[in-house]
Amino acid sequence: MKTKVTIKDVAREAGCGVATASRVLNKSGPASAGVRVRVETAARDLGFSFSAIGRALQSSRTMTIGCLVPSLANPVFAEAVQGVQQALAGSGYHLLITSSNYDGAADNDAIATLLAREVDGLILTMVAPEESPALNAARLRGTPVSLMFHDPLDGFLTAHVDNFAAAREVAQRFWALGHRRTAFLALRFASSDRSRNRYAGFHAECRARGLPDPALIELSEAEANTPELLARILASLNGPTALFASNDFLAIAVQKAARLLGWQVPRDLSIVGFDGIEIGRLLDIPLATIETSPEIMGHQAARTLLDMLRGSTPVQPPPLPFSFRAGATLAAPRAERPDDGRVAPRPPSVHSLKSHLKQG
Amino acid sequence: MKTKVTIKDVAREAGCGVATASRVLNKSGPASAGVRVRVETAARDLGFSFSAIGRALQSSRTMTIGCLVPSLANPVFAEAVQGVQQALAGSGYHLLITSSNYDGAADNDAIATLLAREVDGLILTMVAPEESPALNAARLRGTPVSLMFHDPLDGFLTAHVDNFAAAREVAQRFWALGHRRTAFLALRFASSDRSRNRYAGFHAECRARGLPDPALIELSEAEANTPELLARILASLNGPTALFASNDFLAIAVQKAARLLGWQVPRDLSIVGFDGIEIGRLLDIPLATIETSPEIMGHQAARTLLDMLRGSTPVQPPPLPFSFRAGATLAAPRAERPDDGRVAPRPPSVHSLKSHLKQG
DNA sequence: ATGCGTCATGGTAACGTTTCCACGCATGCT
DNA sequence: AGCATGCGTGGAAACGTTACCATGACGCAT
Repeated sequence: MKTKVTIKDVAREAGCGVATASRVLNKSGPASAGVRVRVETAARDLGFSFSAIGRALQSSRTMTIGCLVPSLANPVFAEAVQGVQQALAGSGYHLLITSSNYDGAADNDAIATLLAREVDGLILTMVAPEESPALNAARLRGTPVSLMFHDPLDGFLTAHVDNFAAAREVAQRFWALGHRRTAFLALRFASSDRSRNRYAGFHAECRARGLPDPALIELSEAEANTPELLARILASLNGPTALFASNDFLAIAVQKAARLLGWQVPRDLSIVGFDGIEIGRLLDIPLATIETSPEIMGHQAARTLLDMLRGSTPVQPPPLPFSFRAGATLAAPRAERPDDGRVAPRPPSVHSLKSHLKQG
Repeated sequence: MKTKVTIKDVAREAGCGVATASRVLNKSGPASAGVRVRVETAARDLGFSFSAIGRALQSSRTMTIGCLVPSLANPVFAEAVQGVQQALAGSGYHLLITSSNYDGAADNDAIATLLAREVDGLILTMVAPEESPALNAARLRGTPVSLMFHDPLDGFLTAHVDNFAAAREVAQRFWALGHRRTAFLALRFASSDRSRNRYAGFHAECRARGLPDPALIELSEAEANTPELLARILASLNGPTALFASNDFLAIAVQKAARLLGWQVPRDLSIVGFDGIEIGRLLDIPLATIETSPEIMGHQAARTLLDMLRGSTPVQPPPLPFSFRAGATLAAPRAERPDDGRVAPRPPSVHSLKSHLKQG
């Protein structure tokens, strides 16, 4: 079958007009029994299948949904996309996926490209949703948009968890256990409204409880993936007893770094993560974390979009639930001491750190 | 901008024919300076952008590549897709992604759908590449196909690591350390040629070294995610001293299970994984594993496909390198004992196991 | 028997783009 | 001056599909 077979070929083979063939194959109109079987056998014999392009051109619907996430290498987004796929399965819509690599300019371009492809809808997680011309173009064009992970924003619907409230809960739990000096650890703080909202909630609750402001640590990826660098940063802090990591990977990395410093988790440092990735459960010291379900988030975003595509005008759904997952990385601090009288554990010299690494 | 603006609108606004407008906007033919600026300003003013559909219909090229993976929730595949995206960036091609959820029928359907969308090429990781009618349809149609993860197969090019050889290396290392009783742990053994090839290599090397055949354990997902179930299975084995897990997640899960049984890793059981996921490095007991790069694999598959699309006929590239990553989960067995004289550790009763879980 | 409604059917326009071809005009050559 | 050449330009076909409309045939009621 060198050349592609069109509905015209089927019609010729069946000895009828293309309109009739189209009606038969789409079951969209009347047809006598005779011609029906002729068309159907012809289609089968020739191996005919519809051209989505021809269809799209005529109906101006592509049955394609554009999806933009910062990165698929981050399992949180990969799972969300998986949830989207699942919600879309059987709906006839397919997914055109792009990632921005956390680059604000790239995600604007990506949306423009998706619009040029005439996607019927968009599911987006962006770096800077507030200031994207292409996003506005989508609105003007009337293309339905559904957001994921973002907190609610002007005219858009979003599937999200309440990052602020979740972070407050962490601070509250730190406080209840007696922690006073805390830290917040983030990756790409600048390019993630999620991280910023988590910090805001954490900070607000610390204030509300009368705790000193948490130390804010922002890492590059290189630092996050190099435990000895991270250890050095950790050692330079003002001796926090509890650390809230903006995601579980960071929480795991910081544990490794603490171990390099000879600190025991949770005795010398309590750690709580965010996201609730599966592997956290399986660790030697199961990770305390805020458990969310990216998959359900993707699912909800997709269902909202499908509603719009069906013509209804859904309302902003409430935030998805999160839950605090207890874990062995969180405990009361070793002892209560006044802030200024505390003897900080002596940060190991670079030399001793290195020798520690060598044997590890 | 309620209605979409076409090249016809631009032409009318610029006072020229559509052919001229097309030539100007594509820089594909001659045009006088005057008309050129008129067309360009008109396009800008009207906010014109090409319709990918109209283009596709006329040129019979969609500039879209179809990609099928078993699941995006598995970071190995997510990273591979990331690699594909990276290789495609700037090429003008976009990615239409589908996942099969490890269902052989679903992946056949998925390919059929991608072909109906007239993708220009396919990048595939399938459950059963040997027996997919749709894959054959792609071949007949002349759509270029590039595989990922699969070992070389009849007429197709694939980006892969030599699973067989990698698994042999693991067996060899077990043997060199003095392990005699081994086990192989797999998820979805039936639906993954990768797992099967790894087992085959592991088995072959065991034979070659005169070791008894490894115990083969195949898990459901539920079992893999429930450490106590996994622990029970582990306890029922004939006391292996070394276990090769078909991927790193399993390797981490089995560690948890071993811990539930009171076994120490690596003293009572050595564990080696496969894939080399980043988190393995950060664990309390860093995971020994076969390190591969799914991202590079995706990158290579995409580059091979781009070569085909450019008209050249690339040859099968050699397998991508893997490397053994040393880790603290692998050591010599506690003591050498004749196979039959060994006192197996008593599997804990269900009751004691439960109580152990309660406090964890 | 005639008219009318119903049903099966096929022709054709339209969707947005590119490419082929033909036309007109200016220029340069013999 | 006549002719070839080249360039700028626009008309129209083609890609595959569906929707609209017209046509023809048939059955039924008057």
